[in-house]
Amino acid sequence: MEKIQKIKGFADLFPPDSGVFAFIEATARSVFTRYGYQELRIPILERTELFSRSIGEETDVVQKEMYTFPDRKGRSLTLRPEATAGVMRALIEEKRADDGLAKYFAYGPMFRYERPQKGRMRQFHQIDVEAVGSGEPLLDAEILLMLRHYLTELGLTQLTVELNSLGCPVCRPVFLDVLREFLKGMHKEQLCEDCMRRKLTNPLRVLDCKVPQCKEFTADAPKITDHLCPECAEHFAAVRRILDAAGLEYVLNPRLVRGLDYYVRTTFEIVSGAIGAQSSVAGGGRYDGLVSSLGGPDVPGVGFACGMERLALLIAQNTTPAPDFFVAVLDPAGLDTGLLLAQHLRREGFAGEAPFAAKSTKSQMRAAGKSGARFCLLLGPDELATGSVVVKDMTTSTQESLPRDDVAAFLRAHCA
RNA sequence: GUGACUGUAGCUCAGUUGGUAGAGUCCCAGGUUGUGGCCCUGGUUGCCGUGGGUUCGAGUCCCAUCAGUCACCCCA
Repeated sequence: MEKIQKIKGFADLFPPDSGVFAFIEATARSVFTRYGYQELRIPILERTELFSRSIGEETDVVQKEMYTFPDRKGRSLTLRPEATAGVMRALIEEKRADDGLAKYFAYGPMFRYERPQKGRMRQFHQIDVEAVGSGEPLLDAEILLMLRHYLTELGLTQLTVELNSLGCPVCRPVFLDVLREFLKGMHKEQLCEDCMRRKLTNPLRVLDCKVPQCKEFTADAPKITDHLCPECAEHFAAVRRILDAAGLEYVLNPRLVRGLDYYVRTTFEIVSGAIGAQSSVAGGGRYDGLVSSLGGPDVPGVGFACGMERLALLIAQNTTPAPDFFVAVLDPAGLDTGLLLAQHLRREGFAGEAPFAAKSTKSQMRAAGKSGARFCLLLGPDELATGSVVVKDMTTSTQESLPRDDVAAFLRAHCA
């Protein structure tokens, strides 16, 4: 029969990688709940319009990266390419968007039809954090501090925080005019094909272009942070003041532009130099107009997303914990007894295995050694006859014979 | 969507100027050992990604195709 293989850009996750993901999730829950965030679980499939309206019609994500298809009744559905839109939809739909300060985190798979490479899959996983209901710079600062706290708890310290402010509906259009004016005279010899289009549709993105030539010709382009309105300037200054006081180091990057249109004011990105070209492990910012643009109340919000695959690239492979025992059955007639002994010990809280086939003594002892188990429990003919078991300490090579009923107590006394 | 590189045992890879496949590891059995991680002996495992072509003969050359990797792009 012909083998069926997985879809390009989708992955099977075996140990120890699956353990790394479990660690990433467990740490997120542990840290975020300390800041008052609660878990929210939302659908993977949404109506396409949710994403085109929130992320932005002109973005690459919407234009060429979404898994969009009609359902059986012809409605256009899309596998979520990011989590924020769905969370906002849920908050609005369940009338929790203006319910004081709503703080939630969510994690799970996202889907983007891109060419796979290191740190970029078509199905990838994000941890998403959203706080809706406050426009105060204190919230921007707290969420960034929490993100740093989380990454530190994951053991990741060699990361750079990039920070910028994108202004608001008052000052950004003014800046965009200034920027358009600056870009107006640029020709095809100066900007790449994409940027020639962007300078009309989405001029901010020109600043973020990676093409060397574009960088060169936009080197002295106006900076948004020089054109913020007084309110935005004060907001940004306040955020920075708190971060400085908290000892959070960051670099200002006036060219940092998020790929999603809904961001305003504070935006940030966490970058690693150790995971290849897809260097951003987390990114986010403030999105004060988003909720109302999706038909909800006019409430401000801040959020970020972490790429779990990218975090996993940075986390040392955690070894699965060694089992407590390993049963070696030296007489084929003892296989049943071995299984029952293992089962008894598992109920008592210990981890370990018993064999399903009577292999040679040598290979069983070898397997016991390789499993890393602290104790090897030997069942030979004598032990089967007397209801006992030989307990061998694999670290000291000492052993003693015990009644099988006493093994649990013995392990409890010797295992930490 | 564009480009470069790769595709040989379960895993990591070698395979020289084209002559119908090899090592290590893993697994199994045995030896040594105080019933285990070291060491020694023996053994199993391959549509050489797939489909064409050149040739007396192709893992080795050519074309196509599929898959993977990295980069562009984009983003977490």
